[in-house]
Amino acid sequence: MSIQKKDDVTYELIIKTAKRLLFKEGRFNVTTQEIADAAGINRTLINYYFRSRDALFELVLQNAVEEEEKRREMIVFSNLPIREKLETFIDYYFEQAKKYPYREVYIVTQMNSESICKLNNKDHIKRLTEKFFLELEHEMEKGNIQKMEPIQFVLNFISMLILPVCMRPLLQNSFDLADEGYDNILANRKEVILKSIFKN
Amino acid sequence: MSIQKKDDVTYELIIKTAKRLLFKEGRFNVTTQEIADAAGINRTLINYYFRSRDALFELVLQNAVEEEEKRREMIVFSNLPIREKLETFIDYYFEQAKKYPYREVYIVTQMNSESICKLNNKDHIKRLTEKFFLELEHEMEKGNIQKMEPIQFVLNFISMLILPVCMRPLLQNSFDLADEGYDNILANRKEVILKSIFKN
DNA sequence: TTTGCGCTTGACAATTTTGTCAAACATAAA
DNA sequence: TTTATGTTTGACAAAATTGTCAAGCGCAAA
Repeated sequence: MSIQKKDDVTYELIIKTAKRLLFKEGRFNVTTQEIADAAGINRTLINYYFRSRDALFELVLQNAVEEEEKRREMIVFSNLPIREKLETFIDYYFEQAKKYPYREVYIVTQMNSESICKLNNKDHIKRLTEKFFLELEHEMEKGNIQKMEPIQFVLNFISMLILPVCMRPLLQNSFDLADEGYDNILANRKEVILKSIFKN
Repeated sequence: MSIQKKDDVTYELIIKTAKRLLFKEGRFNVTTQEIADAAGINRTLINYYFRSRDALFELVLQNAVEEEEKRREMIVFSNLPIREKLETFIDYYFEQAKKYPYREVYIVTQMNSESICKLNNKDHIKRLTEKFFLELEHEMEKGNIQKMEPIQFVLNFISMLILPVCMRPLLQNSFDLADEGYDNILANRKEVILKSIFKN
């Protein structure tokens, strides 16, 4: 968008509000009117700044995907040893998850949209994963991690990290836990995950 | 609904189609027209059999929640040893996930709806989880499972089982995998999970 | 102050989605 | 063949959501 020149506070406010309703409150079929009300602005401004509802949502989605990629790269390119890499990744995830717990879920629900598949630079991904997988295999050789296909290890790790957050309503309800109780459980996840993954 | 008397094939077809679009294809904001088209019926029939869109969706949602509860109870009430219990649960999950991979995700996105919170018989849940948690602690004492809070063990287990399925689009895209490749990975999940959870 | 430019607003139109209803249809019983 | 009951349909109405537009507003520069 090249419309805004001096005052883009409204522009940012709309995006921020849309993200909040989508990624934090999980209201995936929120209307433009609801976004406008939550932002305390006139609904027409959404069309003024973003042309259409779809354009706004597309922007927010792309932004979310880029954040995911950024996180993914971070874990590989840092020169920390494996354990510290994973710890950093966990901290980073929980930090973002506190703000936007449903970001990944929303991305999944929008994955059919073709516009989302263009991003992944395949060569880049290949290099990323291969580098990280080698590090994992090396760590398995050393006996610090149980031997398995690296991709399976990553799936285990990502799963244990993300699912208790993104399915919190279902899980909290299933075990009949109060907010505080579930918060405490989440606060212990980092340690639990690390202990589950590393043998020593 | 007490409307249908002789012919409830249409009634069931509508539910089946709605479930397919919601839980299998993940189109969470599908319209009644789209459901009708997919089912090859007139849209008005949805109102005829279910009164309103909301009523249909509510029915499908309740049904999904009940299936979840059924699965949860199954794992506790069977008199199998822990390992076999978990194995049975894994098999059962994958069997249903092949049909409806997004069922849990949809439930999560609808958790704000008050109607969903009425179901959980709290005493029942308490008894279920306490019984199962005791079994887990016993298994930890025997050294077959790493010691941790039982709830954390369950979270680990559920996470490793569900997330690779319900976030398949995101993960498959992230690692740039073809359908067949990801299918193979999923096929190995059972063994991977069991090896990750049990020490021997 | 006046002018210009971007921002904001309310009213309106267009579109999409949902709900209603009377009539047509199918089929089995009388 | 009628009759009755339940099913299906298309047309219409209602509601909700989105998009457009001209006019008004705020504020800085001339």
